[in-house]
Amino acid sequence: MTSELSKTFDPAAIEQRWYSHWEKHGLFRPERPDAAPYTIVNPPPNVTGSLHIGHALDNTLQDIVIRYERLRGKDALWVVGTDHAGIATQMVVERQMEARQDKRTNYTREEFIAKVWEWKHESGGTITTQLRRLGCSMDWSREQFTMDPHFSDAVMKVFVDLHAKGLIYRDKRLVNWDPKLKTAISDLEVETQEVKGSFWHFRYPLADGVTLADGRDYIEVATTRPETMLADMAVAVHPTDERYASVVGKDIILPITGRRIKIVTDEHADPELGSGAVKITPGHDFNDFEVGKRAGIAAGDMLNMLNGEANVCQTADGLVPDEFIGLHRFRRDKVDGARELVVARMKELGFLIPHVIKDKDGETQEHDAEPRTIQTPFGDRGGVVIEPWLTDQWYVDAETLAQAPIKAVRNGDIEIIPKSWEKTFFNWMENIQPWCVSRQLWWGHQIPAWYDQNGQVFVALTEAEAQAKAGADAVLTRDSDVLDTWFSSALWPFATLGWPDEDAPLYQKHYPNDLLISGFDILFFWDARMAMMGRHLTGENPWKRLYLHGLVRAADGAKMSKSKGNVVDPLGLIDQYGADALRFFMAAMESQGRDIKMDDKRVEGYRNFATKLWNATRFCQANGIGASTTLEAAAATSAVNRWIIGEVVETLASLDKALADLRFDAAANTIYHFVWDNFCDWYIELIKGNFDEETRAVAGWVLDQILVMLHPFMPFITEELWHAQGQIGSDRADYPLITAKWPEPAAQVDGAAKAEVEWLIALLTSVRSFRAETSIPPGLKIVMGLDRRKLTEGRFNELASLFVKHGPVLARIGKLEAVEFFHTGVRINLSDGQLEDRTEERYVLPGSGSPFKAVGEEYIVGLEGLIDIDAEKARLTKALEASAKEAKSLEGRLGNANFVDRAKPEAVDKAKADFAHHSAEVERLQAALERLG
RNA sequence: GGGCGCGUAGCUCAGUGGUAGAGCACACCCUUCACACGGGUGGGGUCGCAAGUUCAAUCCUUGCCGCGCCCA
Repeated sequence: MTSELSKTFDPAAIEQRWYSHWEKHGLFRPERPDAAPYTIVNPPPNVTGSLHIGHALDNTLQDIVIRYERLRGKDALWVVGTDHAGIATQMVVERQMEARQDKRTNYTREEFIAKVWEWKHESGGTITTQLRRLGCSMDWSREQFTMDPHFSDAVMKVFVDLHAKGLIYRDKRLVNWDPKLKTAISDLEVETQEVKGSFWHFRYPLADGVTLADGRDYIEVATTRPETMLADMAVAVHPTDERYASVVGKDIILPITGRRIKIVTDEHADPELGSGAVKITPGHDFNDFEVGKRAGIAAGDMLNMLNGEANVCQTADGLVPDEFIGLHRFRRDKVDGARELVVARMKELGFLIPHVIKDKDGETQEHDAEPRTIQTPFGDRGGVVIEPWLTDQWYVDAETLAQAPIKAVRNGDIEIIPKSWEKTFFNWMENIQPWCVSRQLWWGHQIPAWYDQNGQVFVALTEAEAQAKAGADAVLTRDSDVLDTWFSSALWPFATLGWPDEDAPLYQKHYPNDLLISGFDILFFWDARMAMMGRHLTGENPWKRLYLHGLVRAADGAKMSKSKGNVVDPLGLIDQYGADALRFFMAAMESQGRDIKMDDKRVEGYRNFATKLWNATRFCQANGIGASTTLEAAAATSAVNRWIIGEVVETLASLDKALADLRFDAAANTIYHFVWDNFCDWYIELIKGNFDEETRAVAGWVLDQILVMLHPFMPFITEELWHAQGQIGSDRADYPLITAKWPEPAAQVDGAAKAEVEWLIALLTSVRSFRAETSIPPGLKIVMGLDRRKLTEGRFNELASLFVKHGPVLARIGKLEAVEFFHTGVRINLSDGQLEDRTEERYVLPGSGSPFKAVGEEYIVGLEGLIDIDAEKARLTKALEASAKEAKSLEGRLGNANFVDRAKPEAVDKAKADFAHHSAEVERLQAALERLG
């Protein structure tokens, strides 16, 4: 027997149970040594993270793919783990310390790291339990962490090897410095925001009595960051700017510091902007850094006026007045900083050029500065203004590493889906900057570099090796910095599989990966770096396909963010509608290249879909329909059974196609419509009352195919139903759905059966439509007829046999009593399918019968007094108008010689046929209207 | 400024060079023995605007308008 299902579907009751079962029995990666591999690595979530809606999307898509491939018999491996997430994790622990009036620097580095590990073991990895609630079938038995010993070893080896090849080097450059977190951050972690600020205009006096052509003894410069003038090293003008030609190479005496600086020419100065002269602070501005280098200033000689907290410090030339030292770069916490003091001093010294405006009364007003919206860089974690800061950091030669991935995408070795992202990928990769990989943190992979007393660096896997390189006398100190988190996660596709041991069985079998699925937001952060590292270190592209999905947005289309308070918690949705419903929503909404707007109603709709399937299964069980025992379709003779088998074949084909193309929406919709429309609304309705052995076998088989095909999308309910169905005969206790076999119907679409059932469906739809539109009472049985004289002999015989064969179904669903062939004596009593031939009676059309069209034939329902004549007339008029309009348009087209001569012959034939059809309809409907009076 | 994408039914979205589709919402009918988280039947769109290519444009091209994202 099948096991009885509860009357209502309760997702929560089954999800936990099945997930534990799968995990406990190792079903996420069953032993399949001889099977072809299929491999996906999960973008490792931050160990500090918790499941947000974007993870829900990302992991649902991956799980669909991996479950699909597992069902198809592959050795499907979905690698999972967490990322140590340098800054994020260190911040979490530091914040906890702050709450206890404690701080990191109260501890040694070792003590602090021990505390982070402690935190990681206790509360890190919340997200991994949350992924389980979503139903994700990762290989948890090989869960990894980017700071696991084997992974750390790989990271160290990569650093040492790349350094040996010159692909990692130390350099003094400007970095994006976060003065709050006191570390360099990636330019990708910098968010530019518009901030209201000011634009000050200063006079910079020319030295040595030099004047401009117009007699002025100063150059005007403007800045939004006046404090940086304490470290100005030049003023630049455009080489073609005639106004300044005479003073190029001359000096300026900077106010406040009294520094003597040169006037240089540089393309960077835009003659159209302001005065055309710009102050140059190479140590604190990315553009100025480049100008400074072009002007011959070495990075090591560039003046720095700020310390790591962005407070003013003395510059190398000692010219910053004492009153500035220690001030913050600008006003903070209601205390004025260097910016305000510079402006005040410049004003006192008479070097400030006021901003003059006229107010609405026409009065002139003077302000210190011009108000202006300024594009300001903020650190996306610390939230403070980023300071371009001159430091020594480790860099990866990204430009060199980028070449192979660029080529791979160009020639199709890596396929980016959707293709539209290729351009973005190329644009970034082709303009890639040196990748700064050092971070001034304690938590992470400490850089394997040691310095001797003279500052000479030795890179080696161990201190002993470094010592050996440096010589026994050297006193070595290890570089205190750690590596950028993305440096290590770039190794994820292979270091998780045993690399650098190239003989590691997992690496041998599962690298390269087949597919990577990620949000487009980490294309540069992670995907591109994996491609660079993977290609360089393993010689292979890390994956064949890269699928990029969009963001999940709030219902109003806004980006979800904690600060806006519009985040949707996926776990809440799972509680409310079930994981299956949420997953199906994600799949159904995932069309390539588009963001997903959150829509609770739609999630609810897919919960309803799950319930529908649940109830359909209950119905099957109530009628003795259990599990199938064969992979191939059950043998069938009846048209309805042969039809539904054909529908399975077609559904399977579209589903396979959609999944091959990673069209998750198309895949979800395909199975959705098959289940609801074909199986529930038609097949089950058609077989009601006729549960012979064949039908039970076919229905059981079809339901099984549904469960398998739907399983990647809705793993929980399908597994539950699979087992509920399966306890007849075959023992499914040892044969769970998760590792079942993908459908192999070994059957064809039967065209004749398909045509027959489609006739039946179309007829029933027409009858129901007619009944509803003419307000025939729902329970009332009606008789309908058609004119024998309009039928060929063949069609008459065909219809007669169809009506006999499907009589009971037509009677039950269409509430039809009989069908009559007028001008013969043939009457078919539908309820029992009996054909009476009472030729002597010669049935005729009733006087006021009302016609409707179904599958080519016109049927008349003679029900005087039962039909709402006005409503019926309206219905016919509407149909008439539609056909008349269409006929007219087609007539016009066919009357156009251009169309007839030049269009494809099929198109012309179709137009002719359509025209004939609509013209006939017009006549038919006109006649019908006349008949109604 | 450069790049990408979007604009189709009230909402969320598919789609196609040859009479426009889905889900939800809406209207009406149905307490029919799987399911009201249901069944049935409907209404609703000059497919952003304009020009061009074409026998034919919602679909291709160009421009414009509006929205979004990324890069500078």
